[in-house]
Amino acid sequence: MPHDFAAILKELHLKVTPRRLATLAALSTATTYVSPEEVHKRLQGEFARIGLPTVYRNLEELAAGGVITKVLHPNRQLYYYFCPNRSHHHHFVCLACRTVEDLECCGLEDLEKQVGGRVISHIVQANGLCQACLRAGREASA
Amino acid sequence: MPHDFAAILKELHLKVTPRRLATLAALSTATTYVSPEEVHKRLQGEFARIGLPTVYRNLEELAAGGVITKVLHPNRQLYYYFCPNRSHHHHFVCLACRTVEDLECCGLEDLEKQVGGRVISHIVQANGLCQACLRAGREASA
DNA sequence: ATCTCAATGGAAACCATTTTTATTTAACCT
DNA sequence: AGGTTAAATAAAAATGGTTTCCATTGAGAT
Repeated sequence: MPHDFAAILKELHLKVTPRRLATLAALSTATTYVSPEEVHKRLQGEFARIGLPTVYRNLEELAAGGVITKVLHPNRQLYYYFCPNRSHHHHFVCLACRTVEDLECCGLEDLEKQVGGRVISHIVQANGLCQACLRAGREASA
Repeated sequence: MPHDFAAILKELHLKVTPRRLATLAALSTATTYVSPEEVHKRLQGEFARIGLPTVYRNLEELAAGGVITKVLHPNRQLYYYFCPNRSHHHHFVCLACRTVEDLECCGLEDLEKQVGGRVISHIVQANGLCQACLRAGREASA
């Protein structure tokens, strides 16, 4: 079934704009995690005018709403990934081909009980080379 | 027992320089995670000339060697922390007072077996407010 | 003491990301 | 449909943490 992006946006109390719909469409059809710059490039094929700050803002809002996931790359750039898996889990990301594999939720939630205070956010991510890239001898790239 | 910083540096095949020793001393006496900028400021009290790139380089090398830990702040800046706990574990960091609590190792290592490829690195970190800051009503700060 | 390569300072570059401000547009209410 | 309002956007510029470059200095081995 296709995703109802308009409904998703409404649920987040975000206005349903063509740019946001196109952003979601671009993310959801990508097979890898993508950079804001790349999203911007792709949207330039659809809109005569599309500003980079808009892309950054929308990606950030969508990530804050939990619709898309941030990928923290070792190169310190931020990437985004639309993960159809709606249950709580984390990711293994390939540093060569940028594909993403789901990792079933680890015990961090239990660990949070160790914490005396309040956990606001947590990051769990594994980086490496997927099997295909490993076999092909590809290298991690920036 | 005091840390033998010179020995640590030698083990990493890094030259034992006054700046590196002072960097380690600064990190190890800090009670919180600190920014490169802050390390630089502190070293300026010890050295007439100390360049910011040197601080960045040394912190990066020490982190690569596993002597200090990177803290990935939600504000996207990088901080460093000298953790005396030498066993594998992760951290809960307070976004208000910058203190760090150890989290006993979660199951990510097991999860890595799910991965078909090779895991090069992983991040596990919880962010929030420690109990003291929670009680004091302090807020997460940039 | 000398030699060699790593370490360093300073200035400049880099560049992803954010801010600013004026303009446009979606949403909501008649 | 038309009017209203606050959100969304574009464009340009600024921001600022981080890195690069290169000449100089210094640590460690012989």
